[in-house]
Amino acid sequence: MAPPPAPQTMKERILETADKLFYLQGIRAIGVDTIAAEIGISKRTLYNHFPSKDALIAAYLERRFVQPRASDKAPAEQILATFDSLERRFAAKDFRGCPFVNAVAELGPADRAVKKIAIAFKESRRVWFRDRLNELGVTDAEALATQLVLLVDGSIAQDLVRDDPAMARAAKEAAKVLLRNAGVDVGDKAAAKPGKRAARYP
Amino acid sequence: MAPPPAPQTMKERILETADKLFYLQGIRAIGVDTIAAEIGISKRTLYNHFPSKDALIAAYLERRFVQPRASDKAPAEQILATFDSLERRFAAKDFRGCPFVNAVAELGPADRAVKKIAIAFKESRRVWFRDRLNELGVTDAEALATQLVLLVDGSIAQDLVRDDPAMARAAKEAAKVLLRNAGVDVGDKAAAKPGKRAARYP
DNA sequence: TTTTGGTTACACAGACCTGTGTACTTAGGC
DNA sequence: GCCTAAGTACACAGGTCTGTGTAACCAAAA
Repeated sequence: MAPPPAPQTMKERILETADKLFYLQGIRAIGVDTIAAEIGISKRTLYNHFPSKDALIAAYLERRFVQPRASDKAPAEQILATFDSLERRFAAKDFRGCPFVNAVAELGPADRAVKKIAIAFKESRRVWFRDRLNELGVTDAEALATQLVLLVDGSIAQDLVRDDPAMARAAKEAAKVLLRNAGVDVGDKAAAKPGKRAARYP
Repeated sequence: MAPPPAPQTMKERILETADKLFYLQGIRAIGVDTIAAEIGISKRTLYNHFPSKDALIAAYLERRFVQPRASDKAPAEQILATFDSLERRFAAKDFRGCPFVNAVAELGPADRAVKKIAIAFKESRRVWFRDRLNELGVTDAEALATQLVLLVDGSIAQDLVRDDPAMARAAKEAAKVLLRNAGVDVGDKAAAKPGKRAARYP
């Protein structure tokens, strides 16, 4: 089960470790010494691969900016599956919110480079929702896509402070209502109003 | 129009300045020297009022934890007004997200004290929504209240990175749909589906 | 007037941080 | 064997940060 020795490049080893430490403990909280020590390399080697900590931060965020892979499931399913995946990530103990939002919060509004990539990331997520909604023939896909990313980011923020994966389920239920309201069939009609009422969120 | 000289206590002056700097530039980004210099007092004085920076941070967050004042408007109106108020705050140039979420993001998961007050704050907001929903006779007020705070925090996070007050309006529209779905009358029935489609969120 | 409490000016210890300089070692390709 | 590229060890400059120690100051209360 353990993957083969992994012929990783040094740059990748650095990035991998920086990612883990930056994400889990915060960008400002981690010094380059700590990263180098964690890998067991000298600080000099790190600076031979990245000219500055800022460059390392930028590379860290760019590495986090992965496009969600294509899927052959129905668009509505894909959209809802987003929230299931979110719930799984919340449940993992190494989840610490959105790295882009955290970076903006930590580094402040002055850091234009960080803000730029954060905006790009958020917009890419919104566009992903919008494209699926267009496939479904939703009238105002732009507006609904925005509302869905609000639910995603809202549940991430809430989970960050509360450590409660149920936030993802709450977001999913809300998303269902919004989708149904836009004429999308999301099955499971009953759960909306009376009868078997949805699980409680404490 | 300018308020009278304001017989502020020294402690309050420190807190006020700490609030401004911590919130706008980040807790880690601001040193106690900076705060003292901004007021024009010596660092010694600051440490005579707060035993440590941690204590100052805690006091800063506690000061931010204000209960929303009571209102005699109808509950549904109060709920929706939340999002209007949010939009106004987004439009102000000194808005920098939720101080509690930011603090948790900045200080990391290790800081139990900060996390505790952040959780209390988030819960107080959720309870506020829930109480209004109960007044409206909504069936599952708990779940719906959670969904509404997701919209609030989602729009805050999105505005933090995008600087786009329209996020508050998007949240408000989503909130209307959720409320209507729970049987609450929020007027303005048309905006939901076809006809005059809602404003676009870029 | 004397005392007292808050304040100031200022130095400083001890950490930690980013980034650099330098000389040494090690491994592979020629 | 020799050269090159990459990494290592380690010191250090220059900065920032939190927190303390100390002596002087000033105003108001006693």
